[in-house]
Amino acid sequence: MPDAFDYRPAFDFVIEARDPESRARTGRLTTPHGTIETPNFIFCGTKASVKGVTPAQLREARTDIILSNTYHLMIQPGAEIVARMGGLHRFMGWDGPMLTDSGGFQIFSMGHGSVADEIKGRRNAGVETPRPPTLMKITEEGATFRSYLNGEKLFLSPEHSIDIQRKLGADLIVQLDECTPFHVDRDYTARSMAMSHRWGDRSLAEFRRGGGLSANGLPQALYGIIQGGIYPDLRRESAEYTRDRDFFGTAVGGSLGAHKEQMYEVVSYCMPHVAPDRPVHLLGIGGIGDIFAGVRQGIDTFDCVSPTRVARHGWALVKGVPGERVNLRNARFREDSAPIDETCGCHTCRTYSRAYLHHLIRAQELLAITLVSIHNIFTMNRLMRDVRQAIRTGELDAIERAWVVAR
RNA sequence: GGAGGGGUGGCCGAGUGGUUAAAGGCAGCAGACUGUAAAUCUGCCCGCAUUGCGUACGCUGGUUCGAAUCCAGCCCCCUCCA
Repeated sequence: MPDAFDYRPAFDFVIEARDPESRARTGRLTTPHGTIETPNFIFCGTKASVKGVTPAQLREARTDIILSNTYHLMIQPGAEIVARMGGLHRFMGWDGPMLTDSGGFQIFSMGHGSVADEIKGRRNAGVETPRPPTLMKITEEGATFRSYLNGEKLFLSPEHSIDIQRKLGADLIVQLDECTPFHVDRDYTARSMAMSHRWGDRSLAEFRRGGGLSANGLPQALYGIIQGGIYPDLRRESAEYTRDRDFFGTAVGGSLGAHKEQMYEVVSYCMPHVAPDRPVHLLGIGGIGDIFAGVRQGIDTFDCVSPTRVARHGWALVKGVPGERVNLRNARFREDSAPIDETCGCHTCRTYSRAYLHHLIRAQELLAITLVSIHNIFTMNRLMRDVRQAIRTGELDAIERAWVVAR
């Protein structure tokens, strides 16, 4: 065992308040590009862009931190180009904290179909956009797959993922893992988890080899990932694995189960065993109700494509509404002069009516995507502020009731 | 006035004797989406009702076991020539 890696002073995580009723906590996560308060939400800018909105609009919507993706950027435009253009922050014009995902999820989604299929237990429900799997094989060494862009054969190993993430230069980076679907058997899940752990060790070794620095010399911090499927003992073993290594943070990964209740359970298998003083990220989860459930379990950061994706599909996140959101495409908004949410305060709600947004969506105007995305982003950020405040004042229950109502 | 082409479900548009309540697209009505191969995808879309029934391919008749499809007359529309 090498000496413990010291992420400070560039990185730090300080817990500030705890909810006496749950594992919920507030904290401050410091990176070279700024400090964010936690719990917080990380918006997905997969291909170096949060679809439809500029960094200035992100900031105006009170965004603290965003994420980009190793897999997509290695294919286009390529990590070397991003590095030569000064790293992701400069390249895309975002100067705040940033995370890159490792590409592990894509290994999974390319091999097994969409996450939606997984979460809903649909597996190969033929009707669902049947895409030929582009994952060719997973070995101890890494994953071989075909580029979604031009079909060329590509290879991603833990070392390669770290190397790419050093070139991209995000503050927070993530080890490569294999994200196992929930329906595979226990034996496969256990062997996969063990391999992900070895991949974690290799990621750490590669990270250390690079001195914990990005290609342009800024410190980075590495997250390990908890796998183990739906099995309590495996989740515990995996959580303890991450706890016992020099990761800066812990990410809860994997396909988290067949339904929300199972997802919450799976998270609960992990949380008692994670390093208690490190930030914990829940990968890919971001429903409003899910945020409350996760926070109560001790999750510090979340990321999810949902707020921006559903915005592009015409849905606005709304506080205290059944189902958490409304479909602005619905005919009932045709002549509705009210804003999406009178209590919101975002640029979209201060300026535009539901009727106008409804029209933009129907007319397929690009502005619809931008304006609804701005609203959903602002709403998530507002939610996270409310959650942090509620933890500090012990009012999590009341705040949850204000945000989440029965369908 | 002459020659030719055409009238199909809200719109566009396939279909030229039965498997056609009638392809497909658009519009419309809803839904799904959770480490983004997603400005994507799915369902419904004549009426009524539990397999079903009733109406329906310009109109009116006719041929046929059976017609959106064949025949006759009529009414519209388009193109070209006068």
